[in-house]
Order: sequence, then C-alpha cells, then structure tokens
Amino acid sequence: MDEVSTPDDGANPQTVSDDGASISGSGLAAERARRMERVDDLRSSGVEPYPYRFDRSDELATIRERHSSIEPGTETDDRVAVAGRVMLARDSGKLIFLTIRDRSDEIQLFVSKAVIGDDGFESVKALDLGDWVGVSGVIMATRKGELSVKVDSCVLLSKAIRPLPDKWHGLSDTDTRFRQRYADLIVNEDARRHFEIRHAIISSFRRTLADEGFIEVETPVLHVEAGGAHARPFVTHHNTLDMQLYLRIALELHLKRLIVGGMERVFEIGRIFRNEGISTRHNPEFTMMELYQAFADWNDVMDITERLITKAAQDAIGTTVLQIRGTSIDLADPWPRVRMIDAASDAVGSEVHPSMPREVLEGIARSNGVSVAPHWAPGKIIEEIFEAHCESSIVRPTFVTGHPVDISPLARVHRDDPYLTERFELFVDSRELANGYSELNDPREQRARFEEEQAAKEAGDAERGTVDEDYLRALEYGMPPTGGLGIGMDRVAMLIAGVDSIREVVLFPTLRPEGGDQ
RNA sequence: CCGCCUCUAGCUCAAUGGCAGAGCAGUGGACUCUUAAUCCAUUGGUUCUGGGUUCGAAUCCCAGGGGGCGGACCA
Repeated sequence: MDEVSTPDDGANPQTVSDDGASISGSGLAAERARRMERVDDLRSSGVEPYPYRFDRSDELATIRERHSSIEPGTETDDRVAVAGRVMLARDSGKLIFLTIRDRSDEIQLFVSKAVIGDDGFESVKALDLGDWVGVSGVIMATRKGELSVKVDSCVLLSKAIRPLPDKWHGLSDTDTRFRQRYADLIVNEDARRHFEIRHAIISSFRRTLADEGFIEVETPVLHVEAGGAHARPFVTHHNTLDMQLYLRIALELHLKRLIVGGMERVFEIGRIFRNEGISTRHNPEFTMMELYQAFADWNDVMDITERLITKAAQDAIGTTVLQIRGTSIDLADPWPRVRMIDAASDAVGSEVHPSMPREVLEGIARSNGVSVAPHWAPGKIIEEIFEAHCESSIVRPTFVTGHPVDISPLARVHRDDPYLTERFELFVDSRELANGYSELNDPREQRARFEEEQAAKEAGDAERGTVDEDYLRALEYGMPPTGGLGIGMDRVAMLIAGVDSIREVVLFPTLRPEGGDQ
C-alpha cells in the first residue's frame, strides 16, 4: 500500500527539510518520515536494516524454563542468541533495558554501554518500539531478579516504519483490531491466546480422529450445485468452462461419495461459504469439520461429538470445565438428549408432532407468537416453535434429537417413528454447534426426498435443494449404514475460548472494504 | 433491510453550545538495576464526510460513510 500512497502519506514535505538534517512535527506522517530516514541512514553507513536471516539459539520460553531458579544478581555462562520485537524500552543513561517478545515469551535485554561499546550502545538507543532485533549475550538476573540477556551484540532484523499502538492500552477499536489483525496480535495478549486456542482445538480434533481410524480428505470447494444444507450460496464463474459455479455450503455430499467408495471413515476440516447475514455468530466463510463413519448410526456419532469437544477443551485450555453465563459446566458430564418435539411441546403447553394436521400446528404456532410462512410443512413449523421458544434457554451442551423428516432431506427416518429422523443438533449457550444423523442410504428414498426439495424450491423457497443426480448414482452403488457429523469449528473455538463474537476466533473476519488510504 | 449506540492526535481517552485537551508514543535533555521506568522541556488536529441552525458547533439538526449491538434473514 505504501508504495502507491500519495506523496503526503508519510513523506510530508513539511516534515523533512531539504538538507534532510531535521524533522519537525509529529503525528503519523512525521513519525514514518523519521523512521524511514533512519533506514536510509543505516544503509548509507553500511548497515542493512532488513537483513536476510538470523541464527537463533533458543526461543524465549525455553530460556525462561532453563533458568527458572536463577538467583537475583547472578550471571550465568549460558550464552544465547535470541530474536524478537522490541515492545518496551527503559533508558537510564548508560544502561538501557528493552523488553523483546517472540512467539513464545518475552525477555528483558540488559544493555550496558560498558559491555556493548559506544557504537553498539548508540544503535540500541536508536531502536524504536516495534523494531525486530536479534541479540547475543549471556543469561543473567538483575538485582531485582528479572531474567535478562546481557547483550554484547545487537543487530536490527527489521525496521518498523509505523509506530505500535499504545503500549499499555493496546488496540481497543474493534474496527481497527479486525482490519489490522497484525496490529491486534502484536499488542493484545487475548487476541494471541484466542488463536492459540483455536489451533489447539483443531489439532486436537485431528489427533482424536486419527486415533479412531479416520482419514483426512479434501473435496471440491467449487460446486455445480450447492447441496448438503439449506443456505444461499455464493455464485462464481469459471472462464474456460464458461459455467456458473457455487462455493460449497457443506462438505456432506462429497464425503458420503467416499463412503460409497469404501473409505469407511473420512473427515474434512474445510472452509464453507454461506451468502447470508453477518452477526456475532455468523461469518460468511467459516470452518466446518464433517466426518462420516461406516457401520455407525446417530448414537455413535453423538458419542464421538462428546469425545471430540471434551478432549479439545482439555487440550486447548487444560480443563473440561467452562464458565457459561456465570455457571460452571463440566463438558465431561454426560450431555442431555432431548427430542425436538418434546422441547417444543413443553414450551407451548400442548403436544406437537409432525403427523398432526398442518392447520393445527399453524394455529399453535401463531397463538405462541410464531409467524408461519405459507409454504412451511408441519415439521418446519415445529422447528420454528423450537427455535423461538427453546433454543435461547439451552446453556449446557444438549443434543436436540429427532428432527422432522421434512426439514432433514439427507437424514434417515427414525426407526420408531416415520415422521421423525435419526438426527440431532448440539446446542451450547443458545448456539448450534453440531449437526449429525444416521445417513439416508436408500437411493430411491433419497431421490424422492430430493424431488420434494426441488418442488419446494420451485414453489419459491430459495434455500431448498435440488436433485443431485451424481450423488444418487453413487448411492445406487450402495452406501453402507453410516453415521455423519458436522461441527462448526469457529463456534467450538468461541465456546472454549469463552468469547461472544465469532470475529474473535476468525483471524480476518469479513468486513466492508476500507475507504481511504490508511 | 430496520432500530439503537458510536466515530476527537499514531494509540487510549477528556472537553455537551463559548480558546480542542491529557496520558502513552515521538522529539530535545538528565540518569549504570529499570520493568507501563522516572524527571524537565516540547512537537503533533480535515473533531469520519457534506450540508444546515447559531454571534459562535467536536457538541444541536439533516443527509451520507465506517463500526458495534439487537432484530430480520439464516442450520
């Protein structure tokens, strides 16, 4: 960006005099001009402000671990070379204390003019907050006991041209935090922690799944038809094929093709895209983990859901106990299972069931403040009652089970009730985290369900699906009984990190583009 | 798409109709055990943008823009 910036962005003529000797003023432009001049000065004195590499002996956390019992006022013979960003500086005449930080930790640099020499001391003095440095020296502890590197050489690894945000308050403007995530990560400990937790969760999932014999696969993002969920897709275009394509809204249909192919246990952790609203719980692109297990049913899948998430919490934050809305909840406790029709019935005070006449259900819905669209089938009305009256009161992890057939076109009919499916959704803290079912594998029934979807779509329900002929062809080869699961990884990360907005666990959330040059 | 809130120095925030300020960062100076170092001095503003009301607008009004929250939409 800076390369194409306007002349007054940074190098304001008022801030650099013709002889280059003095810089007046302050503000961002003057600050950048001053630092850029420092880069030029270094180059003209033969020092490269952006060198190619640095040999580091240790990460900072390793050093802190190695010297956890160092006595105040002692010097060791442990010689190290470390690198990091200058976060704080305390200059007291012929001593300078710098705090640098790398990925693992922070450490204090003890820079004595007597040790590093006059020239070295001047170059350390000329460092700015934000610069990257590599130093070598021995490990010591100050009189107050602060673990430090007694620096005898210091090289600039990268000059920062732009000043850091406030060293104490950090960045709090959410707009800036999300647009300039790099700055957020530099100055906000919480931001770094949230993404460490997210990584730990995903890595824990991969380990658990590998241990249970699942194979990780990758399936297409570009779809000819966006199937596997009810959602509006993003539309794109392929030039050579000259055809409209959709970004995937689910992983489901390709993964089940692999079960047909005999892979037995597969999973994918991948980005999916839904062209819908943005909120604290929704980002247009988000990460879904889906798995499919041959010979399993929905009960097996609920069990693995509990294992995955409980283990992830343990791995990411060291405990399975979460604070949700002020309540301690232990994920290791069994998760309650409640039928959707029972929850909805309790909420409205009278039995609801998808076998009931549509008009009766519509009446119950309306008298409970739930408006009903003309094209909704009975099961859809029940789901709406559930969402309006039950969803928000769920705090602890709860499996809501037995969704009506008409809202579950890919799930298998319940073995004891032809109006319901063997499907569940996991809710925690009012948010849907997961969805799974015994997979429908009868190709003729699947065709009939697809045709109902298509008919509903043609009748004006834009989110409904279409008939996926290739998927039906796959099913005709025979898919073993299969349990399937989808987990919203972003929402699991929110839960375990204890944050209320999905933007706290998505590095670069979708935002409107910025207007002017920053 | 609708409602409410918000936008002031690089960052964090004051100023509520009457001279646009502080802390941090920056600059100059002092200091060989500081750690949000301290002390002295000091630079820095399109108060988001455009209109309007007023003797006078950061402040009030209108329109627009960004963001947040809630709703709508939406597994």
